Amino acid sequence: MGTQERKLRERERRRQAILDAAESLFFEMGLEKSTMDMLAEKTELSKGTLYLYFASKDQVYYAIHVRAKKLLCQYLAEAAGKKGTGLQQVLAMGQAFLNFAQTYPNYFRAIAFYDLPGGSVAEEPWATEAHLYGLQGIDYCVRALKTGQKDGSIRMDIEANSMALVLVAQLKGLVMLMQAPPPLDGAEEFNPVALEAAMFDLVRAGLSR
Amino acid sequence: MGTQERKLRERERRRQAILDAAESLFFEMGLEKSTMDMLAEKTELSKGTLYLYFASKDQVYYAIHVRAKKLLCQYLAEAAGKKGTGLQQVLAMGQAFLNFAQTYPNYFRAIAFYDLPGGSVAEEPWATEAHLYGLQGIDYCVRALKTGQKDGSIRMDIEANSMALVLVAQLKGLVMLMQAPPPLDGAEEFNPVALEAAMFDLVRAGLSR
Amino acid sequence: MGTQERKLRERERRRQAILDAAESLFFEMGLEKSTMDMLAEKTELSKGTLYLYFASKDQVYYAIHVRAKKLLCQYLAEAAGKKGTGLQQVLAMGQAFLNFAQTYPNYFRAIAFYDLPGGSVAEEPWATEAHLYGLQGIDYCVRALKTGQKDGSIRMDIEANSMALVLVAQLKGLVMLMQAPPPLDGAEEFNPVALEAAMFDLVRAGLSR
Amino acid sequence: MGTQERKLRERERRRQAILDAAESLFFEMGLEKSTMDMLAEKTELSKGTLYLYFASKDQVYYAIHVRAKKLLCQYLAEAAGKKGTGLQQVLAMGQAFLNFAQTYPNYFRAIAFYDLPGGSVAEEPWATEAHLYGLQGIDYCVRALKTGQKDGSIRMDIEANSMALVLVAQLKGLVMLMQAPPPLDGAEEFNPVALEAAMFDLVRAGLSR
DNA sequence: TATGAATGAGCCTTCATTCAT
DNA sequence: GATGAATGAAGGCTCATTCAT
Repeated sequence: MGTQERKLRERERRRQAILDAAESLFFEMGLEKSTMDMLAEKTELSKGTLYLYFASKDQVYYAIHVRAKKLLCQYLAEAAGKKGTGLQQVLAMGQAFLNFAQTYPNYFRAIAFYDLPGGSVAEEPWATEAHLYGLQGIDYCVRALKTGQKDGSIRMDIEANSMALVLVAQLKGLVMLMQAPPPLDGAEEFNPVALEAAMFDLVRAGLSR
Repeated sequence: MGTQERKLRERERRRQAILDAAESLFFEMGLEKSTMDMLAEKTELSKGTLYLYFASKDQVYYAIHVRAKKLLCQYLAEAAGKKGTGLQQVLAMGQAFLNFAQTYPNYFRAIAFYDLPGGSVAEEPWATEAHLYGLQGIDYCVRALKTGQKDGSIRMDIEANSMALVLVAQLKGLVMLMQAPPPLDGAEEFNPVALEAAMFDLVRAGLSR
Repeated sequence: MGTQERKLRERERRRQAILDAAESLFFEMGLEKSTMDMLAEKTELSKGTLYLYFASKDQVYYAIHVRAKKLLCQYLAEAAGKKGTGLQQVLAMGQAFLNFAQTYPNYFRAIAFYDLPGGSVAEEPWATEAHLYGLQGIDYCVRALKTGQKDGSIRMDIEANSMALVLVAQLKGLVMLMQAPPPLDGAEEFNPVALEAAMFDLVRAGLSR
Repeated sequence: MGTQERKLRERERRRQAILDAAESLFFEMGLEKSTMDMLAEKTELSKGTLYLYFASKDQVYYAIHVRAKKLLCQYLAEAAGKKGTGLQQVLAMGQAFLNFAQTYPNYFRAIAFYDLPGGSVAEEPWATEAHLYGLQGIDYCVRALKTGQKDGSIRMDIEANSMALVLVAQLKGLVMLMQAPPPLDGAEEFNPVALEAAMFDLVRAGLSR
C-alpha cells in the first residue's frame, strides 16, 4: 500500500509548511522575539502540534538553517559547474554567493547568525547536517582554486584550502556589512555596487598570476 | 576638598567593575542567556545597585561595545602611525586587527555581534558614540590606501573608500570564522596561521601594483 | 457534539472562579497591595494560567467592576419596575441601592473606587461597557422622577436630569461614609439606621410637593 | 536663646516645603505613581533627608491630608459664623464646601480618597488629628441645624446628628461626581451649575418647614 | 543635620514545554 | 494524530527604606 508513504509525504508537507511560516516569522520578528504561540497562529496549528514536528524552538530554527545552506550549496554548485578557467569559476561562485545573499537575505542571515560564536543553537549535538553543507561549499571553492592553478589562471603558490576559507569569510563579511542597518540618519554610507566591484577587483588581482 | 572628586572616581571605578563582570558574563553565557541576577551575583552587588549605574541591561551591553571599539581604535591608530609605505600600513592595520581579535576575543565579538543585522541594541537613539569609533577605523584605512597610491605601493585604479570597507569586512569575516567553535568532533578543520597567511597573501597581491 | 460548547462553559466557569477569588482578594487587601501571585495561590492556579483568562491585572479588576455594575443595575431595574407613584419609585430605588451596598459591600466599593478620579483603570479604551451600565442606572432614576412629576407626587420645578445625578451622588456619598472604617477606638460614631432614615426623610421632603 | 526656637522654625519651614512639593507631585502623578526619588528631586533634597522629616511616604501623604482638612475646616468655620437663620447657615456651609472643592480640587481629593475604605493610609494608629478635624466639620453642621430648628427655619422632626452626616456625605458624593473624569468621548454629561442648583433645591426643600 | 549609595523584596508579565483528552 | 489548557521558572525592572560617612 502507498498509504504509509502518503502519510509520510503528508507529514513532510506539513513540516515544510511550518518551516515556511517560521521563516517569515523569525525573520520579521527576530528569533528571540518570536514565540511558539505566534508560530502556532501563523500555521493555524495548535502549539502542541508544533512539537509533534519539531522537538524544540531551536530545532525549528536549525531546520531553517539547513534549508538555507542547502539552497546556498545549489547556487554554488551551479556556479562551480560553469565553463571557464578556475579563476573564472572562483569569481562566478563569489557572484553566486552575492546573488544568493541578495535574493534570500533572510537565508543568508540564518547562515551567518547561526555560525556566530555564542549563537543560540550552535554546539548542539544534532548540528551535523548543516555543517556538512558548509564543508561542501568550501570544497567547491577549493576545487575551483586548484583547477585555476592547473589551467594557469591562478598563482601556484596559493594554498587552496586556506584561500578558500579566506574567500568565503570575506564574502560573508562583506554581505554582513552590506546588510547591516544604516546605523544613523540613513546616510548613504556606501555604494553596494562599488563594494562588490572593489571586492572582485581585489580577488582577481590577488589570485591571478 | 577633593571629597566630591574622590566620590566621582569611586563611582567610575564601580562602573568599570560592573562592566568587567558583565563582559565575562555576557561572553560566557551569551547576551540573551545572561540575566541581571547573574550580573548582580557576579559583582556581589544587589540588583537594584546595578540599575544605579546602568539604566538597563542593554545599556550595560552597549557600554561594553563602546569600550571594545575604543580599544580597537587604539590598536588601529597605532598601526596607522607606523613608518612605511601605504601598503605596509594597510597590512600593519590588518595585523593589528588580528592581534586585537586574538588578544580580546570577547571585545571582538562585542563589536561583531553588535553590528549584526537585527542585533539587540542597535538602532537605539543613543548608539552614536560607538558608530563614530567605527567610522574612525574605516578612515584610518582609507588614508593608508591613499598614501599607498601616492607612494606607488598600491594600484592607482583602486577606489579607496570601497576597498577600505572590503578589507575591514574581510577581516571581520575571517576572525568570525576563526573564532567559530569547531562545530563537531573538534577536528582541526583549519590552521589559523595558514589562514592569516593566505589572507595577507591575497591582500598584498590584490592591492600592490 | 456539545464538546466545544462544554469547553466554552468550562472556560467561563473558570473565569468566574478567578473573578470570585480576585474579588475577595482585592477587597481584603486593596487593589494595589494585591498581587497576581496572591491571586494565583488563592485560585490554586499557576500565575501563567491567570494570564490565559485575563490579559492583565487591570483587566481582572475591570471585570469585577463590570460584574458589580451589572448587578447594581438589576437591583435598580427591579425597584424601578415596582408599582406606585414616581416618588415611591425613587425612594424604592434608593432603598435598592442601599440594599445592594449592604449585601455586596465589595461590589459597591468596586464601583465607587473605580469611578474615583485618578482611579487606576479608568480612561482605558475598553472601559466602555461599565460606563453604559452607569448611565442606565441614572436613566431609571430620571424616568421615575418624571413619572412622579406627572402623577403629582414630585414637584414640577425639579429638573429631573440634574436631580437624578444629585440623588445618586448622595447615595454613593452616604454609603461610602457608612462603610468607612471607624477611624479610631471603634466609637459608635453614627447609627446606620438613623442615617438612612435621615436621608429618606430629606429626599422625601425635598422632592414631594 | 532663641537659637533652638529658630531651629525649630527652620525645621517647620522645611517640612512645609516638602509638603508643598509632595502636594503638586502626588496630585499630578497620583499617589502610587509618585516615588520618593521624585519628591527628593522636586525638593532638591536628598532622599535620606526626606526621612528625617517624615517617617514614611504614607506619613507625607497623611500630612497633606491633615493640611487639607484644616483648610476645609476654616472654610466651614467662616460660613458657620455668618449671620442668618440656621437654614441659611447650613446652605452657606454647603456653598463653602463647594467653593473649597472647586478652589482646591486636589485637597478635596486628598480628603475624599483618604477616607475611602481600603484607602492606603487609613486605619493607621496615628491617623488621629485628621479625624478630629473631620468631626469638627460635622459639629459645625450639627449646630447650624439645631440653630435652624430653634429659629424655625428647619423642621423640628429632623435628627440633627444624622442629618449633618447625610448632608456632608451628599456633598462629598456630589463633588466626586463632578470631579470624575468624563469617562468617554468627553460628552457634556452634566452641567455643574445645574447640579449644584438641584442639590441646594433638594436640601432647602428637604430641611425647611 | 544631610547625604546618596546600597539594598532586596517584590511586581507584572512572558513563554517554551508538557500532557490529559 | 491533534489539541490547547496548564505550567512555573525566569526575566527585567522599581522603589521605599536604611545607614555609613
